[in-house]
Parts: sequence; C-alpha cells; structure tokens
Amino acid sequence: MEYDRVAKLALERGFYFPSCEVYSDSQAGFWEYGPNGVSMKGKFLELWRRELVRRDGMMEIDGSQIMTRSVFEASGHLDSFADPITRCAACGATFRADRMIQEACGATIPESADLAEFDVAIADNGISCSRCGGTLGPAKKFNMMFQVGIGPEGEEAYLRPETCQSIFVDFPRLFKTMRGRLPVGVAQVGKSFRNEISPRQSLLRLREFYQAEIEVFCNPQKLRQVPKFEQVRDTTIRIGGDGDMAETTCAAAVADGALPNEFVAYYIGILAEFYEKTGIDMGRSRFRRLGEKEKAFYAEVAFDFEVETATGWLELVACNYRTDHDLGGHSRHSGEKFEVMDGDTKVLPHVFEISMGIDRSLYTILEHSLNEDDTHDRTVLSIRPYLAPIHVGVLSLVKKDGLREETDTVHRAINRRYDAFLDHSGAIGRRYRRLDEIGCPFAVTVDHQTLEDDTVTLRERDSMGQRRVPLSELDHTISEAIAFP
RNA sequence: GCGGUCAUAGUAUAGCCUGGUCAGUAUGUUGGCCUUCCAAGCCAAUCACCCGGGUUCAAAUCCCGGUGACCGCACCA
Repeated sequence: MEYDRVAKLALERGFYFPSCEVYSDSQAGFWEYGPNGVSMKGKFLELWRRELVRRDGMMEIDGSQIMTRSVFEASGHLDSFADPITRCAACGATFRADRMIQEACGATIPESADLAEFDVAIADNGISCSRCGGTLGPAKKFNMMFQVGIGPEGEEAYLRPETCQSIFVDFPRLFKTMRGRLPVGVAQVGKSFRNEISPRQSLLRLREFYQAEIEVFCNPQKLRQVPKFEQVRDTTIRIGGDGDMAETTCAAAVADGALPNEFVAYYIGILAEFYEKTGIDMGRSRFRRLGEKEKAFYAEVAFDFEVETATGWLELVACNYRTDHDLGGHSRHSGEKFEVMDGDTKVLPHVFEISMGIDRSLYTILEHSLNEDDTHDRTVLSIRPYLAPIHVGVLSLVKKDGLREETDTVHRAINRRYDAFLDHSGAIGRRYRRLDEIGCPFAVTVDHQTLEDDTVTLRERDSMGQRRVPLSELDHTISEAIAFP
C-alpha cells in the first residue's frame, strides 16, 4: 500500500496526526497518537514483552527522559553526536565543515576536532562556498541533542537521544538488587529526542520518538557458549544487503560467518520470530550488516533490521555490539564500579543492543496490512487480531424493538475484557466497513432472533463470513480469536 | 538547511489569473424517517479560506515574511 494512503487512514481514523496542528508555528517532526494508534501501540508492546522480554527473562525499567550532562560526556554523545557545520555568509547554505575541507583540499580533520582547526583549514586553503562562492562563517557544532536548563540556575542537562543510557547508568544497582547473572537483558520502552535537521514522512523520522530498547550484558569470553541458541537454530532469517541478500537459518548464518557468533545469532533469531508475529511481510525484510562508515560511533558490529516499504528499505531496528564502550565510559566518568562477577571471574560486561523504532514499526505494520478490496468496495486493515485497536464491534441490526437495549447489554457484558466498540447508527454495511478500516477483526450483531434464542451474528473481517454464536459462548469465542500467539 | 511544487470543512476539491453575492460541490459526521446483515434512499443539522504584515473603499484572490506538507539535494543510530 502506498505511503499516502496509510497517512490518510492514520489522519482520518485516529491512528496518528501532527502535533499542535491548530497552531501554524508548530514545528515539524512531532506527531500524536490518537485512540486507535495508542491501542495498537499498546498491543504491539505487549507482543514485544511476550516475545523478547519475558521469553528471555529480561528486566524492564522506565528511566528519566532528562539526564544530566555527565551522562553524555561519558557516552560520547556531547562530542560525537554533533556535526561541525559552517554556514555561507552570502547565500546561507549550511555545510558539514569536515566534508567540505576533505572535498576541497583532501585534508582529513576528524569531526570531533577543535572548531578552531576547521576555521584554520578553511582560511589556509581559501575554501569558499561551493554553491555561490561566498565567504564561509566560523565553524560551529550542531549537536542533535536538545539541551534543557534545570532549576532557576538552568543547570545543564539533555533530553536523552536514546533510551539506553538509563539502562547503562542503572546497571550496577540493577545487577546487585535484582540478582543479576550474565548474560542478562535489560529492556526499556520510552521516548527519545533528536534535533533532526529535516524530519520527514510523519512517523518515519521524528524529533520525539518511541524506542523499545534491549541491552544484553554479557561476558565477551562466552559469546559462543549459548545453550539457548538451540531455540533459534532453524529460525529463518534473511541476511545481506542489495545484491547479496540470502535466506538462511540462524545456525547456517553462524556457520558461514554472516553472523559473528551464537550469542548475536540468538537475539537476531528471537527478534525475527517477534517480527513474524507482527504481521509484517518477512519476505520483504533483511538483516543488513553495516559498513564502517555507516555504523554509530559506539558500535563494533552493527546489523540493521530493515523492511521494504513504499518509501524504500526502512530501518526498524538497530542491532549494535557496543562492547564495553558505555559501561567503560560511565565507569571512568562516575568513578563507580561497573564490573560484575561471572562465576568466579570479574568482568566488565559487553553489551549487545536491540534498539527498536516503535513508530516506524507501527507504520510498517499498517502499510503491510492495509488492502483495498475492490470486489466489495471497501478498505480493510488486515492486521493480526491481537494487534487490532478494536477487538470487536457490537452492533444493533436496527435500533427499535428493544434491539438497542439488548445490544447495550451485550456490550456491557464484554467491554471490560476487550476493546469493544458500540455502534447503533446507520446502515449495517456502513458500520462493518468502518470497522474493517481500523482493522477490527470481528463484529457481533444483535437482531430479532437474539431476543428469541440468545444467539448473535459473528462477522469476520477478512472473509466477511458470518456465523451464529450463542451469547453464552461469545466471551470464549472472542478470547480464543484475539489471543496472542 | 537549500531548491522546486503546494496550503479552502474530517477527507477530496471549485473559486484565485481578471479583488466586490451568504465561499460552491462531493463525501464524511450528527439527529430523524425508512430499513431484518454488507458504503441504498429521503429530511435536517454541522464544519473551512495555514499564520502575520502590506496594498486597497474592499483580499480566499495581489505583494512580502513566517510555518507546515510533498519531491529532490544535503543530513540521518
């Protein structure tokens, strides 16, 4: 399905829409989830918890979004999550200073160098604006983190650019108090903030966005001793980039070196099994190993989980082997001890992270699930029942003859257990189609026969098929049909 | 951030060039009538000129600035 069609559905049916839209000065890159979006997001996260957090026995935390300056000195974000830029005084075009110098005279200045070095290089080599030839202004750092001032003195802090820093700084306490043993996963769902230069395409590139991150702490000496790898030995994954993509299994990928070890392969395997259950078309997915230049500054080995969408290949998850970059950095900066005992040896754990973009994942589920059914002149969101924002519609065939009251009773009987939507108004076919469009898998219709024999019609979304179900079996029938796999 | 295109009800659009009716239409939504299972019909109601400034007796319409959206470039874990 095309991007525009998904965007329109989101806007019209309360999945997501622009933030602050009544004000014309609202900035790009901020979006809200409406009722159906929130409901779907909640179910998506429940699936994530089931398939990753609970399955692997991880801990889940919920950390602060605002963190003090020291955290980002230690993590490297203050230096490395910023680009040196220079702006043309004449035409206003902005360039990356390091790239500009590299192109103009071949000199390589690391992007984390002192700003003065860029100014000197630009002056010495007589570099001018490549667009208009104008004079370039002094180099500045553009850091993608949002700075905030705390308290009356405005003490320096930042909105976190990734959720995982909370996990790293909390690690010593978590490991001690929660009886941690390596390897151990710590998970977190929450918002992160990045001051993107040009956010685009609604949920796909946001300045404020949701991540579901998992940091697995491990003993780097034991990456090949992973008993639970057996669970995913035969799990199908697609691995590679443009041109060399191949479908394989986790075991084969480790054997031929496409994946570095059983430890990484296990987590890639359970991640693939999770995404299979979201209904995303795994035939259009791949794990792509990133090259040196593409990787984040903290990653030693990185795989992106990407899915083909109407906008091209879209990165949904970044899997990074971060080594001891973070625990080492926080240990040095804070003076705290981050080493833990693994058996009788003391180790500074390494970290493998599974950093999931929730917003992008939800978009992809919508795009891959949305269909136009021309035969029946309807739009159907064929989302998995356990992810549907509304589980069941409860409809009266007509309002009169006591059917309205009977329908209300049926609704009241189930609306605590399910996301049920009550609707009395308009033609029955119109109501079915409205439910189809938000992916509601079932509709229960109360008619005159209901008053006689306590049965209702159960109508199924994808097939449009109908069958009669006794009211006494309704709860059981729905709960089976919408259960998580 | 740069360049191009664009901005009118929830959605899709007419009107703008050539300034002057109550800003039109479709669809949606809400209520009613009718209706015993797939967007039927009828009646009624409801909702809009992106923001700021300028020109003018008068601005949806012309001019300037801002913001946003889409596309391309650059950027992007």
